[in-house]
Amino acid sequence: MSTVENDVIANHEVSEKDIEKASRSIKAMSHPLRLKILCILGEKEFSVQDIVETVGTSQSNISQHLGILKDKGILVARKDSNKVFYSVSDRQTLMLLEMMRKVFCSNSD
Amino acid sequence: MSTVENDVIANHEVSEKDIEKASRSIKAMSHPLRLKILCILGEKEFSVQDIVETVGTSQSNISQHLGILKDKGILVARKDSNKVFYSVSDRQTLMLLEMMRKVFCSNSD
DNA sequence: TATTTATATTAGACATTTCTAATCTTGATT
DNA sequence: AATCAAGATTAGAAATGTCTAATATAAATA
Repeated sequence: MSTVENDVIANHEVSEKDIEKASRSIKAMSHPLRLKILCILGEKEFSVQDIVETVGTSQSNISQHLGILKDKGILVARKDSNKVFYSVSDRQTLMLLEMMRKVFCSNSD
Repeated sequence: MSTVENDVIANHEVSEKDIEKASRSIKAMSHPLRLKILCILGEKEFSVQDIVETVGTSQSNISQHLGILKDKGILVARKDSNKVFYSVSDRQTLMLLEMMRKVFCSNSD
């Protein structure tokens, strides 16, 4: 027994839930500083300090942006005594970032 | 003769200009209604009417969202007498949308 | 030419986002 | 214990985005 609502949609339509989730994640990625952070991280992990120095804004500001990216599941944090290291959460997100680079970067080889 | 500023950056760093452009485009895509529009369009073109009926909000609202997507180069418009048909501007953008679907849609086959 | 149909534009109220400055928390050092 | 260093949190002002309602434009039709 099944309803239309509960079924996995067979064709290429996208559920309202997926739209909402995707738009939250994509919005999180769309801020210039946050995009810059994601570009810097790539496959490596960096401490907040490293990111502050590379991106160039206040520690508070970076911390807030990192919080947004972490909250949306785009980044994960690993604490090591005093420091916190951030990295891209999973391979799929990394692939999406790579694709963005291909589409938007003029000098992408 | 060349300066560091003018050279194409050889490594994987991303220019400030590309960051700004990308973030504008990605932000444009990140609104739920606009993402929905992009999902509906896929590879086909649709009139404003079609989109209004499928998405389900006011004509004025859809028109404004379409304007934003067009302004950022994500959609192109083709006028045919009374009607205006919108479609995704290029193959690269289409590929990016496909990748977003892979990453964010639970039931993407 | 008056009306209808399809789309775009505008103004303004309301909501959200972003940044700065100040403060808090926690673990390491002295 | 006091201080320092690395990050997080908070409050609030300023900027930006979003929606609604009304109006404008332009092509088709009666």
